[in-house]
Amino acid sequence: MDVEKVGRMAKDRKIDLVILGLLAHENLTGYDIKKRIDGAISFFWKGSFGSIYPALSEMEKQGLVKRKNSNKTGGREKIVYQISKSGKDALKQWLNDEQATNDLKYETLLKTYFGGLEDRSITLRNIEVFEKQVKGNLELLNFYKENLEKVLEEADHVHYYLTVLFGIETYEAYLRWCNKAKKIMKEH
Amino acid sequence: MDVEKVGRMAKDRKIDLVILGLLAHENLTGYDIKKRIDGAISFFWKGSFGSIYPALSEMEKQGLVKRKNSNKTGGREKIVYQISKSGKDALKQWLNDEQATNDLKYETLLKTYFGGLEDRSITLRNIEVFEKQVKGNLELLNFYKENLEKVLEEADHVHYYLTVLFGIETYEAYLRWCNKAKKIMKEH
DNA sequence: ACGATATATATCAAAACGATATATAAGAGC
DNA sequence: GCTCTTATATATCGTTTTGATATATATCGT
Repeated sequence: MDVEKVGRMAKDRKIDLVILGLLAHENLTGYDIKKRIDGAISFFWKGSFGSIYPALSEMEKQGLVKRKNSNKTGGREKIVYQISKSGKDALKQWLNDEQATNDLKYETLLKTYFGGLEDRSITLRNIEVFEKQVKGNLELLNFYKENLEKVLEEADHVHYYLTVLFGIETYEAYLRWCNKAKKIMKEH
Repeated sequence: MDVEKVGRMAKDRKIDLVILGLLAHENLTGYDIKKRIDGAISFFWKGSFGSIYPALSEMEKQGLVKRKNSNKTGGREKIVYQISKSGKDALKQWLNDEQATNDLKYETLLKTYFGGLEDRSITLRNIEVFEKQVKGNLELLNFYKENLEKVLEEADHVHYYLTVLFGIETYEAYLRWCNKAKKIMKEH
């Protein structure tokens, strides 16, 4: 007999969490959301109109957000969105989920940014999970580094070596941040 | 009169450069390419089969790569690709182009990785361009940081503060790398 | 001989990117 | 007052990428 096929879940849209996180603090238009993302968040997350507006209208259908007001009379229309109860629930569920894609887009950072919605222990735990991942990657990079140092004289290898150094330098910075962040979270 | 509309260039596929860069060193199958990307490159670049195979067949049409051999008799077919003269030219042109998208995917790192094809001065210059970008971002982040320190007691602001600290920590690491990399490139 | 894993190509829906179109409001400069 | 530029704001479109799955063969351990 076959294993039950689940297919793809309808929650692969990462932009949803960004939008919900921002709306959890204040009511915003799609344009506002874009501005917020282009601000402090842009160092670890991106988002374009082409993903924001479709996400908003679909989340509206799903009941995760609702229109606060739609000023259509006089002047350019302006749709202000507000997060709903179920939207806040979805956001909290994501925050509490230990899994995070820390490949290039740092989901942990996003969770930290929106961490104010949950207990500090949640942010703390998310940082610790991230820290473990980073330590694993750092080990691997150091292994690469040692191997490359043996053949550094050969053509091209200096270039590979430099990129590995980049990885080590940044992952070490991540670990330093983990320590700082944990300390700040504990002290407050 | 209107400014001439150019439309979108047919070279938005970043994966092409990754593939060409890898093929510049050795002939590879699509599967091999995926393995290479998942290796040392994965710390700053990603790629999936869904982008690699279509890119390969389109680049073949464009004459940037060609089939070395296509073993179809006996066993699973295996298509080994080889870079062409025009493919190498395209790669070199990209390496020499100062512009680089260093948002989340680090094009400068990719250029450093494949830098062996051109003079060391090219890699050096690309690093310097990157360094300038990083310095600009770091300034901005420090501005954010100072502003946040004034309101750190308010709700949520510790969480925003932590993400800014992350940015600063990593960008400082990038600058450290720039110095190391420049030194290594100059010394050799 | 069997089962698991590695090799290898290919495709698909969903998501994201990046650019452009459209429209209004606000200011700046003349 | 008029025009030009910039900021606000929504929306869409083609292209690219992701992530998952389908398919098939080879290899290796037990």
